[in-house]
Amino acid sequence: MNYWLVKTEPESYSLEDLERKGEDVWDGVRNHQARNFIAKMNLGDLVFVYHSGKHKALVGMAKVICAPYPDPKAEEGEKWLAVDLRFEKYLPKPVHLADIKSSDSLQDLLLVRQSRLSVMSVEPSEAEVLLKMANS
DNA sequence: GCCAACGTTGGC
DNA sequence: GCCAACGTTGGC
Repeated sequence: MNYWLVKTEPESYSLEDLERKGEDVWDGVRNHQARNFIAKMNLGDLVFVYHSGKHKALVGMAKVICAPYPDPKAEEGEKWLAVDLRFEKYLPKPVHLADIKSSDSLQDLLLVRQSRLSVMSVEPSEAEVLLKMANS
């Protein structure tokens, strides 16, 4: 099982929206690096959901519920990918970007290293730290 | 509002 | 193939 992290601007699509729908397609990713991460997603993988913009915090978890497939919104001939995610839960406590940045064990997290990336992998050790922060 | 980090486009 | 110009994302 792998961990991932997806970003969303809560004003346009929030974790609450995903909760309301139960499950939804995660599409519209138009970055090659992010696309390559989507390609590696597997059924049952867990996904941290991050609210960018004013919030700047991890707020919950979702689960990958299908294999990656061609983004239905992609232009003809463009090979972008989408997956379906199911709402899992809200984190007991949001994990704020500032706290992530000040944690020694999270300096390699792609969220910190590559601020513009919208879909990324999370190492198991990093996931463990994040979940610990969310529960403490 | 500014800026850093990227990505893309187009001229050469 | 290089690079300047420009656009976008997202933190500060």
